[in-house]
Amino acid sequence: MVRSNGHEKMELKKGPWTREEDQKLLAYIEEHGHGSWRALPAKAGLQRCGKSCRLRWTNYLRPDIKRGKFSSQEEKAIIRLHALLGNRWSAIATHLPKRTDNEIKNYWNTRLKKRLTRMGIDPVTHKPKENPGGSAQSRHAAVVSHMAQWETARLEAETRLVRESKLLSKLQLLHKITAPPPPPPPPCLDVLKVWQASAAPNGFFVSAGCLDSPTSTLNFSVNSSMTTGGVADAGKVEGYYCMQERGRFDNSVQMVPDNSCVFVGHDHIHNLQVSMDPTLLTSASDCYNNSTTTSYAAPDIGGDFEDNKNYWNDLLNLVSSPPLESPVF
DNA sequence: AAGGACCGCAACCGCGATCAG
DNA sequence: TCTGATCGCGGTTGCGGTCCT
Repeated sequence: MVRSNGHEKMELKKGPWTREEDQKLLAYIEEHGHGSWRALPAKAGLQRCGKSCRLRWTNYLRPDIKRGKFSSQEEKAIIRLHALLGNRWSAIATHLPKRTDNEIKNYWNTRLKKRLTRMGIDPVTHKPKENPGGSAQSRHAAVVSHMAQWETARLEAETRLVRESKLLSKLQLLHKITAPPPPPPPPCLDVLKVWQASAAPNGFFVSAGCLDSPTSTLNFSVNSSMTTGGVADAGKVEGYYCMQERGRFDNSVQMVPDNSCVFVGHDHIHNLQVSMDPTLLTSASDCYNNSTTTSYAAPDIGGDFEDNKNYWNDLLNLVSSPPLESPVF
């Protein structure tokens, strides 16, 4: 393994990229792909380190990047996703097509964070600063936390699947196996869509507009059929139905308490393991047992949920309003 | 008009995770 | 299994432009 010596480092250019450098990088990647970033600069005739080239490509030169002003839809999405995911910019970026994590991070740090602060909302916790705690807030925090758990699990699962599929491809190449067609991608629970569903006036799922995630593929077709019926079918993803129906957990679900105290069910349709944070369930009186399964009634968070909805509507209205039209600015 | 403060954005840095020999 | 290389992510910095005094 060869390390760069000090002399090589001194010759590497830093700072803003010139048009000529951009053209060299673009031309090389269009013809050869980026391959190894470390090897790319020499091959492309650039006096840059591979890391700098990668950054320039991913944050600026990539053809599928949308530049310019963020729409109010995008702003709302960023705020909601930040409430769910925190500073996980790459995860947030997967829900905003054609926007880079760096761009979203800059936009948050330079604008949205300041706006929330001026509105008296803590940009870290997304709660009003004047009135911390309280039942509505704590329940809201529990729901947000739970949804963040889902999103984390989903992202991890996606990463795992990508890794496994890569591994499988390699094995197939090695052994020259003719593989059966890959199974369809597992349904993913798009937390943004669920969140938007939770804010719908009737408590049911609504369209998320143009904010389809490139990586989250669940499944409006599935969800839209649920909404028309209004009552979720037994054996599906009760945790999400719970949120879709304003906390009305109509169906019993088999839940197996495991060591982490998260109850687990199974989505038979999508072959998904479903976990449920027990803190979102109501008291033991809402639960009943039979000989083989443990079933839980729906936690009724209706009133608090209204508070949450109003909070978010107010917040988002303020955020999307032009500064001059809003008394808070 | 000048210069200091502020803002927005591109780019860099450091670290952890993963890969590969 | 170990270790260095590579990659990706989040935090931070630096610079150019704009605003304010």
